Amino acid sequence: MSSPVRVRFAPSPTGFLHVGGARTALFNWLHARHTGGTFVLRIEDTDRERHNEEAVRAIYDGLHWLGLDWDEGAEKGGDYGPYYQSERAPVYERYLKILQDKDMIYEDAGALRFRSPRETVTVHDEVCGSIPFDLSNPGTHPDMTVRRPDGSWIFHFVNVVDDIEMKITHVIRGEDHLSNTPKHVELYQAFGVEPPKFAHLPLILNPDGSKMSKRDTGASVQSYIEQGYAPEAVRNYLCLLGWSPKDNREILPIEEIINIFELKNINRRSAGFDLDKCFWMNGQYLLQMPLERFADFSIPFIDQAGINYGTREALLPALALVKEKVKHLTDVPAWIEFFFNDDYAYDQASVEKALRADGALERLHVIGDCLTRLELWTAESLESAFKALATTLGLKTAALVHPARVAATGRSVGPSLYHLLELLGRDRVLKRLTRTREKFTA
RNA sequence: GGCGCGCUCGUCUAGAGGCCUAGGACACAGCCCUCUCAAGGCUGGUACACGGGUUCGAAUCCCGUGCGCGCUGCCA
Repeated sequence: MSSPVRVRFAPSPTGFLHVGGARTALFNWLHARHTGGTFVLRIEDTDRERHNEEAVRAIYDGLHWLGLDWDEGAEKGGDYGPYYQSERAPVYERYLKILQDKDMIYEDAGALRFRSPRETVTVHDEVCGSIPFDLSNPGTHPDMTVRRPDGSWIFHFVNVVDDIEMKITHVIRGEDHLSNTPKHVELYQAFGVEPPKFAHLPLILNPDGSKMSKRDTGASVQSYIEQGYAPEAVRNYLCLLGWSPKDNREILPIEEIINIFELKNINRRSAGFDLDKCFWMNGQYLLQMPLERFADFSIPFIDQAGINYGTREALLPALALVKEKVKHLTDVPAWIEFFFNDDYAYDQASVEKALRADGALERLHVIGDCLTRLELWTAESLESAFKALATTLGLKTAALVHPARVAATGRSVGPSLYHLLELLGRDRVLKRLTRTREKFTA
């Protein structure tokens, strides 16, 4: 019988949430949810950086957006707080005392160092296997500093102390910590505590193989929020970076991933971040998303673009027509604008192509006559009308559809013409045909 | 430099000795569908880093080389 799983995400507040950090948080969360364990959020705001509310906020916001809820920790509370390292000085003092009493700490130029036992330490990693590290040579493995002369604490020390105090059972973190882990194990042993299980995650790289840093495109979770990604799409994509269900499935509901997620199935090789694929996945999610949810996501972007659509009820039909076109939520306003603005702009290239062609404007006139007499104003009847008219005139349907589309929307691309005309309504369509003809006849 | 980890199509990956003339997905190209753009369907391309072993047989095991990354800090 092993004790209940307790995992943690322990970011330091740098002002934004990095996708690498988000992936680390995600894998911790998945392991917690898969095992029914507890996911803890601890803020590692040590050293001179004072507790910065804004920087911490960026972490909360990113995690909330991705749906990675934590059970315990910063902003939430719990039995093992405080969850900000800046508030845990007494704990660190207490643990320092333990080592001092064992004569394992000495002073060096004002700083405090941990005296390494100088043994071979084997790290047992759920992902990488068992790796022995020979720490016997002080030249290559100097005694680690645990506290600076100014009294501030070093990461390795506080990290281990907190994990002990918070009863963390699995340390799941980036592979950049693998080489630090034997040092951490020495500390656990010095405290007489059984080390937790470790799982080191492969790093996330740029497409060119370089390390992903702040400035790189797509590095910040915030950028996905701003560009109109669906959180579940980004989360799904992140799951596939270093983990796979191994059965060729890629788009999986998160419940299913929680179900089959195993630390053992995590890869060891670092993964290049493929923005194209993330983009594609977002389109897939938007395509399959229920209309109401799509509307919830879209409305902020529509509002931001200043489109006056009236009521949500009026907006929904337009969104329904356009949903399958959208790859980024930021594109929604451009797709639907013509529905709500009679003074829509004409795309120059589209005008040249569809309206400047021989006879195009005359055809607009004929179409107008035809639509005036149309009995039923539905997509189906519109379609038959266009096709019948084309046959009568000895034209391809496209020769009527293209000018009509540009006249009614100002653009040459968009959703199904017949459905769009239906939604616009006869009066507005006829006015638009006339307006367009007059505008370009001069 | 030392130590550690890794190396399958451009990218993410499947593959745990024979099922692999290496499968899927993204991207790319072509075709089909079609009122446009997408979506969808079909088709295509020069992927097991290299060299030695072990074995009847290796992408899969072992050793070396190379390359990449990480750690080596009074950064986290």
